[in-house]
Amino acid sequence: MELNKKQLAAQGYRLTKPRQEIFAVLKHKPQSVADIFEQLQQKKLKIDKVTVYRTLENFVKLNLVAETQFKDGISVYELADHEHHHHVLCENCGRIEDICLDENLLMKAVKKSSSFLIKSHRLEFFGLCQKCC
Amino acid sequence: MELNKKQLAAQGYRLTKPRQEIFAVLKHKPQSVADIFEQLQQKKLKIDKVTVYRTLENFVKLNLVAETQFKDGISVYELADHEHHHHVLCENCGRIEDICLDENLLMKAVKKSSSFLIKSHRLEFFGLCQKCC
DNA sequence: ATATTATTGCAAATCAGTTGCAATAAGTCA
DNA sequence: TGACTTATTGCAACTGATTTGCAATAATAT
Repeated sequence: MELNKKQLAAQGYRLTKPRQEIFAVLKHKPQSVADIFEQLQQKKLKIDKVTVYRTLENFVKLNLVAETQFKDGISVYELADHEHHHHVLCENCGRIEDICLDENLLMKAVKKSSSFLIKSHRLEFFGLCQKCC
Repeated sequence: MELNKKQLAAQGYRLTKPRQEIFAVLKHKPQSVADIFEQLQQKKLKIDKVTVYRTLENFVKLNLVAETQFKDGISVYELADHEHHHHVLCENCGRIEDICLDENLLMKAVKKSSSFLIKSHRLEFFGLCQKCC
């Protein structure tokens, strides 16, 4: 997936250097703001952390990026080019694995037993990756 | 469930006024630190917010209280007198409903499709409660 | 090229949560 | 009970993540 001018312009956004760079960094893997910022610095790019926050906020609004919160309350961002899926987080090294599940049965069960109108859910797994086992 | 001296003493903890009050507040419903602190103030109790944090940390260690993180990264605490269960959070008013699910199938599926050693998981639902529908 | 306005970077503010430390109070034992 | 030991509390100051205000900058439209 590429970040292109039309796509942004359609919603009144502009295609800028920081946006392109942040998008590029996200291509590698899901990352936190701190991770992204660090990568930008390693690339010798002088992009402010505030810009990273604002850019991610916009990307999420545009459905270009998905935000996930893990245990410690820190958000991890990833390109929204996959289907709906979940994550397994390594409690030791922080590695993240994507995981796809059929949740139909689960969702049916929930809708049956809850009095709420369910609109979304979050499901994350925690454990140890192969290297850290 | 009551907070009692023996239970605490067994682990080297003491039964104090703040602990009793915080425990009492938690009896009503699951709440965040801010909620709990506000309730204590309404009761005209001069208990510091730091004490709330520390007390909850201890209660969690003692398995008296369970901590859950919702979307915004703010923890909600509730008495751990239930079995393992999940929550449905009203996106409008913040009301929380408990929900029990059979996750065996789900867990089996995950263990099969992931290379990680799964140790725990988090599953929360979001939607609208009856009043807010 | 110029005008318009979204975007950026900086500094300062905010907000949740943590830490150090001296004062206080709970439990213990004579 | 009263003195002793040590957990606990409250305050103040600190941290780390995120947000906000604003002037300078840069992307698009004319």
